[in-house]
Amino acid sequence: MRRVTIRDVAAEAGVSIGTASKALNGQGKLRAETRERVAEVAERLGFAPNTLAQALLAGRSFTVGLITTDSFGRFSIPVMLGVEDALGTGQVSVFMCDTRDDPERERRYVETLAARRVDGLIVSGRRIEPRPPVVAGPGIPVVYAMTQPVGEDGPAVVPDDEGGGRVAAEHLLHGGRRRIGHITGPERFLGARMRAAGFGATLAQAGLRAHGGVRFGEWSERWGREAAARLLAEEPGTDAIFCGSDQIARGVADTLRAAGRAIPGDVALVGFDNWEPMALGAQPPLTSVDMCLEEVGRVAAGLLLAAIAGEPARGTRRVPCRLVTRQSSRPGPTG
Amino acid sequence: MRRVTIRDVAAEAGVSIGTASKALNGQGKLRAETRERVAEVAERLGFAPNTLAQALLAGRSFTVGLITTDSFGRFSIPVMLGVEDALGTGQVSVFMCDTRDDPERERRYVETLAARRVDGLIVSGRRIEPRPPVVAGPGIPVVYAMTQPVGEDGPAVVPDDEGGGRVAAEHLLHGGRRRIGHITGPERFLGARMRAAGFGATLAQAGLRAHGGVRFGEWSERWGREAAARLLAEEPGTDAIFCGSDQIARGVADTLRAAGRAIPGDVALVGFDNWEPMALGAQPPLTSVDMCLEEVGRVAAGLLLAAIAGEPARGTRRVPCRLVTRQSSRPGPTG
DNA sequence: TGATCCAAGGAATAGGTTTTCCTTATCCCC
DNA sequence: GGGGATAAGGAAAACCTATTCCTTGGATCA
Repeated sequence: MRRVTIRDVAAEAGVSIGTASKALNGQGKLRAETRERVAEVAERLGFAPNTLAQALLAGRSFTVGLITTDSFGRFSIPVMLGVEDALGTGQVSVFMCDTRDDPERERRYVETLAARRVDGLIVSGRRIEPRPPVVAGPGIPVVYAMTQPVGEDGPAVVPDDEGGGRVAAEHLLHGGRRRIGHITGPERFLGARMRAAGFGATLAQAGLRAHGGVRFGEWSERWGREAAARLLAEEPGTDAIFCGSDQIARGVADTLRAAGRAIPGDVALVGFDNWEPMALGAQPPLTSVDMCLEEVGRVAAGLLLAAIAGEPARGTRRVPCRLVTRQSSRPGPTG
Repeated sequence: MRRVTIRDVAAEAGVSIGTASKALNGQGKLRAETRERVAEVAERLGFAPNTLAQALLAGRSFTVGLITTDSFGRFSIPVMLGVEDALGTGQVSVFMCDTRDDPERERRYVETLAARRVDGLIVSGRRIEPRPPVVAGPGIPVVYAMTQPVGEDGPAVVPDDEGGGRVAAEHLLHGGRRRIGHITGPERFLGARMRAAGFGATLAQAGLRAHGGVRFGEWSERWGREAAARLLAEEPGTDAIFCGSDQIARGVADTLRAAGRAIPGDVALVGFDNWEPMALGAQPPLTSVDMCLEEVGRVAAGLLLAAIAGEPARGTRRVPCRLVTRQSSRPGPTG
């Protein structure tokens, strides 16, 4: 019933506790024969060192806390996987904490984590908007992923929304489109503004601008349907639409189909998020900008490990977006 | 820089370490004045007891491991939230472990968790199919959520798929539908079979059977579109379709609309999963069966806590499904 | 006045591991 | 043969807290 300790191993092997420890960790001066005997006994007894005791002694726990505000939603999950991926192999375990956007819950979590002597903290969010910084106490580094601290200079890792807007625009221009609209989420979202900015900048280089102007609204399919209907009415010549999310793109696609416009024949479509169930289920499957959120998580975890090792970082890093091409944007009318 | 320990508090308050501990924990015999003084010093110094040391002493760590095989996908996330919800308030922290369906990774995680002296383990999955049991070592209880151990009698918590099929059927019958089809995922999925069974049993009680037979296929929108087309061709009189997932239901809806059938006027639609982005984005929004996965997680966490407290459970518990009514199934032709 | 009792708080132990320092024995060389 | 170097391994401290047992001093009582 009781877990076997190094004391049991030592007794069974006929050595002292310290010697057993050295044998198992390759330290000190021991006869090869002794090392082997101890190792064999440990193996046979199924000994595994108590991490708690090690942590207490070493002054670090080889754990980190992962705090998310959005109930591990669609955006924080991939980030989390990236974090876990990057840390898991290094034998660092991750405490998950969902604050449900409640500052009080967050405070309690941070306290608990500090009491557990986590080596560091990753704070993740659903939006890249700056948020109040987390203070975990002296010596506990914090890295932000998919969000940024307000009033501090990082360290943070976010997707490059502006770049995402650029690649979408480049792709559509390259496909021969010239009258490209943009339907996206609420203007108060920093991400939406940055995507629109990157998109607009690239069009400007080609001497163009968003066809029909940038249309901010909601992140829903309904908004996609509605906005597309208006855009078609006002700018019937539109030959491509860059959408701020795959959900919006689906709504847009529905309206286009209902209006008898072929995708991509008449109008090419590019979404954002590359949310597979949405993008693949659409008719036709959606070209979409992937924010590489797992990579965001991995980079954040890397920064945290560096900080724990004594090399803290500052500033905000932007992870490039990747365009995933599918049928909704195959070369168009002139191509 | 160094975290303040109880030794610092004791010194500052002019008492011994033991006394400080008693003062802070309400133990032993101390003057009220002493307790207050210690408390005040602890507060001032920002003292929080080192959980690692407490755990080492108490023989339990107040942590549990949460193992998932499906990269925290759409099904394990809500389960996870429920678990975290039920445990978080009890000051139990959760280690997250994503095995990515790799038995070797899983083995390593279980070892690591055992070395960290977790008090228990929750194993979650993406399907309710039985899976090889996890052996965490002596004295570490395991509870399965959204999956079951093969060859052992739980303890496991899964959604009541059969009941889900029943409520869907009852709802449609109650709405006056009589020719109700069923389009669902692959037959090899236990969940799909159970939903179909519950659905069929309820229809049988009304002297009916699945209109056009149960159609197993895939979990995709494409399959929904394809199967609906065939069903309409073979059984034009179909007045309702129960779908094995919301994705399938969306595909079905697309085909129905393209065929000029009104939803719910001509054909009522019920989905499964109540996956909001899918269900709400559909035209019209989908009535859907919600598996209450958060509740599954909460129940599993409860069982684990009980097991840790010395009251192990056995068997498989089924958490009832809940029907969420939306426009796709408003009372139909005869109603 | 001496024996009891109680209040208040100190000392020590336990928990499991790692590391530093120390001891013992053997060997080599002068 | 004695001194020093070296090999091999033991003893003990350290990490931090909670608890058990013990001590001290004062008050009470006969």
